[in-house]
Amino acid sequence: MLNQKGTTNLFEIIAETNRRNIIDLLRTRPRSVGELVERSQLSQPGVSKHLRILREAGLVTISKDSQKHIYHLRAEPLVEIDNWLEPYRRFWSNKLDALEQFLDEEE
Amino acid sequence: MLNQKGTTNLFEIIAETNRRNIIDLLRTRPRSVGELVERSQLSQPGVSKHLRILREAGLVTISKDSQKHIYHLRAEPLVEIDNWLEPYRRFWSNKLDALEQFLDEEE
DNA sequence: AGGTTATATTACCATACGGTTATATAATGT
DNA sequence: ACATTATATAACCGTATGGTAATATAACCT
Repeated sequence: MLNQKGTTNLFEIIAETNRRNIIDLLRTRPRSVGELVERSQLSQPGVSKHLRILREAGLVTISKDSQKHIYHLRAEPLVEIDNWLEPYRRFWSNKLDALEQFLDEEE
Repeated sequence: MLNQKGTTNLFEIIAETNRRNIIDLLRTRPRSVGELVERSQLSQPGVSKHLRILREAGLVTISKDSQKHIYHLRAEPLVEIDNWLEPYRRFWSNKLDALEQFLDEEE
């Protein structure tokens, strides 16, 4: 999770299946920890552990409804993944016309 | 690397920094193992180990130039990452007009 | 206050991962 | 055939990861 410099790597964070599941669940709507536990294969501490990692990565935020902690998706950091992917899209995209391909290859 | 079903998870494969480096290096052009070793912080066996993983994931192919093994990028599998990312783009993209946003939210 | 509900943290464990050194394999050249 | 070059595999190791059970913390309710 942490590299030598002590910085988190977003790629590793989304590499974990259960974490992607949580992210996907929160895309529908904000949910309490309990809801996430119900919809996962994990124990409550297991879910809480992943939520902590997601929180520290800035991928979720918390609001509170009495005892319940409601987790909200904050997808913005994922733009980092999107940016990395950018130069690879032309390898599979068939939507690019010849001119666009040409311009891409000029860089 | 392998989940319960014995299938590889592409997200985990690209989570590793050295592997992303290799992929990025191969985007420029096909390269021999030796070239990749020069341009990485890894030993030759270290590079070969990652190349095996990339090969088994279908992200690289090999051609041979006498003793040299030339690795070529095959980016197509990355479309899986791109697809996962798809529904999250609207969270940071400011290119979407109001109608498009509305349609997205209808689903 | 005492009990219940909801979540977070701690302590622990088994396993997987990434790295290295040493060795095997294979093609080239003399 | 033998040495050299290039790469792959094997064996091994320390550490990080993800999971759980047990416990702590906190808010609610009567």
